[in-house]
Amino acid sequence: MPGRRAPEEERREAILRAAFAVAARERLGAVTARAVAAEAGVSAGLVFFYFESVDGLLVELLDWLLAHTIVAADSPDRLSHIADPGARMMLAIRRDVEWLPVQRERVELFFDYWVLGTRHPGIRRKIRSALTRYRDAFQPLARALVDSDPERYGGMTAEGLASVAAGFVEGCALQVVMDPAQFDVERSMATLAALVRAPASSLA
Amino acid sequence: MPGRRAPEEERREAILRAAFAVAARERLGAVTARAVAAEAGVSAGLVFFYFESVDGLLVELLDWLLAHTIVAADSPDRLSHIADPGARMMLAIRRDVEWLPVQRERVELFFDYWVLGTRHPGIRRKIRSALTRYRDAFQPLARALVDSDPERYGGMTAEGLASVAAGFVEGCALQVVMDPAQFDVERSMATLAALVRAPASSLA
DNA sequence: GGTTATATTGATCAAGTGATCAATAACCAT
DNA sequence: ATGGTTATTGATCACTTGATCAATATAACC
Repeated sequence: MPGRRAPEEERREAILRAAFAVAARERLGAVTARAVAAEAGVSAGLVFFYFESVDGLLVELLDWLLAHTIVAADSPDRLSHIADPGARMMLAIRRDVEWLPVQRERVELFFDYWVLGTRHPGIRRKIRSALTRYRDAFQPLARALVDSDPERYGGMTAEGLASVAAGFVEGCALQVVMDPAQFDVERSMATLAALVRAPASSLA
Repeated sequence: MPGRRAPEEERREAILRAAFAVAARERLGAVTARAVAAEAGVSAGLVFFYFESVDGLLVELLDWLLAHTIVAADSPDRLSHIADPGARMMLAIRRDVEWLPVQRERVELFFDYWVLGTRHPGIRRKIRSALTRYRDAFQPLARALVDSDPERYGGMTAEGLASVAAGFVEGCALQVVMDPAQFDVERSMATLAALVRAPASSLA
């Protein structure tokens, strides 16, 4: 019994939301045209009417995911009230790490997309640039820290520090995905703090 | 034209090698019964004769991968000529990090398995224990370091330090996989060295 | 050389996939 | 109303996948 019901672009959004619902519940592999259609309460054909292909749907879902999830050391204003550059950096990292367990589903999806990127150059490109953006978001903080006492942080570049900071958060993301029950924000942060507390001479 | 040619277990290994070849070239998603069979130059049915299912093949491939790849602070004898515990630790880390770009294909595969493990309990278990083993491999070095000057490393446990070391290497692994072109061993190591050189107060 | 055991094949099945498309119902303008 | 436009359907095709299995070629044994 065909017929139109919501002629506007509500349908696009509805289908996209359905795709996310399916993905969040059963992961990317379960996002098939039929599954999304069923979730949205429409026929399978309609998915191809609004999105040229399933690939197209997945790409748009990734865009949505990147826009609404990986916030990355956002709103630096929220950190400006902290004077010490080192503490600022730590807090920025902590904030992102705290998000991970909350957004576990989305983090999982993100890794799914990375795997999917193997066969889909467009997706690979999007993910890489998202990660690059994430890493670069730490650079101002890193530079402030390095500049605050060049003698002390000799040999460390802002790029390198930002890279390690991003790597730390990403490592936590992996743990969250793999073993959510055992992941502990406080322990991870304490471990990070312990790393930077080790004296120089002994590890040079 | 059926018939036996290599009645021993050569065939098992040949098929496993073929599976690895396919996986290394086109990643885990491309490891289908037919693709592996074609790579090995046998029929598809034979894959199921030696391995009950594709899942079984994948699990054995993971075993092979773990046994032949993640060497993890191996051969401590190679480090014994270095007296200072801190330098030993750093060299162990450096050695593993240097391996990452070289073995990029395998590291990628490992992360593919990681993602797959999210849905596959058996694989998840194997990966977890492999990572635990990896972390524990750093413990002797960490303990030696802590014991060398208890006053200095007050509050830091060998477990915590080993965890930090493993986490750092894993973070580098992630970068290698996600954005190989931008990863730089020297920069990462320099940053690590500088980090442990930073005084506690500034990053607490 | 005949017999038996087994490794190997290739055809085949069922399930699931992305994608296409004619048919059709709902809406809008006239 | 009436016709035209468009969103929507569901059947359908081609293809890939994991898996099964009877048939069979080869080797080993006596």
